[in-house]
Amino acid sequence: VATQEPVSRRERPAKSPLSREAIVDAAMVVLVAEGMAKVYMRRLAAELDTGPASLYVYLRNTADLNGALIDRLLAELDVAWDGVEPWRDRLHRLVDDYRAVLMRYPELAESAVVVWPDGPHYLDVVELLLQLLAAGGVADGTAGAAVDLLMQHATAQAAEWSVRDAQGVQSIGDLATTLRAADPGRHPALVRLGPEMMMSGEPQQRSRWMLEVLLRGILASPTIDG
Amino acid sequence: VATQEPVSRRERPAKSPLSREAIVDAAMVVLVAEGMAKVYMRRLAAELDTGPASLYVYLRNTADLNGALIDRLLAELDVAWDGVEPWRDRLHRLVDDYRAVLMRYPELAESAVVVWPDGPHYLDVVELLLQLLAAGGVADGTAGAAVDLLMQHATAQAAEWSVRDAQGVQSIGDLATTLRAADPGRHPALVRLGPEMMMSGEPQQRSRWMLEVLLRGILASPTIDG
DNA sequence: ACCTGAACACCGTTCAAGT
DNA sequence: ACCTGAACACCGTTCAAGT
Repeated sequence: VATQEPVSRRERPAKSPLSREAIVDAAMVVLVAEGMAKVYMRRLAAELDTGPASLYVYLRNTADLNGALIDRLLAELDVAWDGVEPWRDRLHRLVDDYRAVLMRYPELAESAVVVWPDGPHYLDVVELLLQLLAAGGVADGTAGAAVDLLMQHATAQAAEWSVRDAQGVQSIGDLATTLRAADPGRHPALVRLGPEMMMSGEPQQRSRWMLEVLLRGILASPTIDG
Repeated sequence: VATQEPVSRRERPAKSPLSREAIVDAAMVVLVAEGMAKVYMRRLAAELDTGPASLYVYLRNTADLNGALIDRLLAELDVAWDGVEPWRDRLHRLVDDYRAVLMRYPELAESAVVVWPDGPHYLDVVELLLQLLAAGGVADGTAGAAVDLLMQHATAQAAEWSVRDAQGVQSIGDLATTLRAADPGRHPALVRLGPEMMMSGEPQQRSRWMLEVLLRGILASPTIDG
């Protein structure tokens, strides 16, 4: 942080050349400092000391930017496997890590639900997933759909977290209220189980259970074409 | 359609009183006729011959509107069960129906990924799901998480469809290209399986397989607290 | 008390014009 | 050839003022 530059120069640094990398860098800084709500074209342009039109030389559109941002985020994941750690444990850890990263920015996770991110770090995750599933005995013809299912699940879980402290969207508390107010005539099973049952377990426990459900199902199900 | 009103009166019908129902009705008409992209506050206000501020008397915000719209859409689902049809078949049909409805408006499905819709028709779906799972022998303590998992899966699948013909977002074709261009050194499993394997099976077959994976996993997994 | 015009505070994207 | 100012075509939401 300490430099010999005069303050006036540090406050408005010399304009660096534009590039896809530079834009995503700037987006990343804004994301970390102010959250996803502040990451938008006009803001990034201002940050980079240019007009919004300039960004479109390097980005197709906002979805393109989001995709690049997701991949940048996934770069911090550990995608190594020593082959000693049991495949099932490693898979749990990978999915947990992936979900944890996206949960930091649930609005970003939302865009990952819709598109198949195709950045190199996303492919790293898919690659390791394929290796782990193969180690678990999952057939080649099934592995693709299994990866789809696992990633979709993890991504959707992360996206769901944007409800938290997102103002205006109904909160978890409202859900309990809804369940408690349910009509026993129309929704008997719902009323019988009640809010406690419907939302039972710690979130972590619940997540672990869900992933285990997916894994058992994948291992137990016949080949997709069978 | 045939009325005795003069044309000039039919073209700009008498202003009916505003209400939550009336707003959602108007939104539904626009949704069906022009798609989700045209369903926004200012447009609905214009449609109802008033200013946008008036809508906020009956709607908290856009998320609230989307939630109401989803529930309106789910109203057309068949949520009856004769008790004769095997629970597993009925469950497949319910989830397929739910997904099919949301797939007609994937942008709407996107908002359902983030919020827990709490409308009566959504609760109908959850209710039937609970009954079917109970019939399948799923323990009470597990049923809540199982419903979560099933609905999240179906919703996310529907949301994913917004990639289709959404301009600017990378298409399925690009994904195949990405896979084909993958580096065999960094992503050997990905390259070995190739685009054919990664995207094998007809979409319907794939969806059926995924749901079956979920079901088998749910039935085979121990209680969530166990 | 209920409703709303008008304003506030923004957006993404394009294209003609500049260097 | 590459870049961008300025404009186009919109948004959601609020609040003070009206009836």
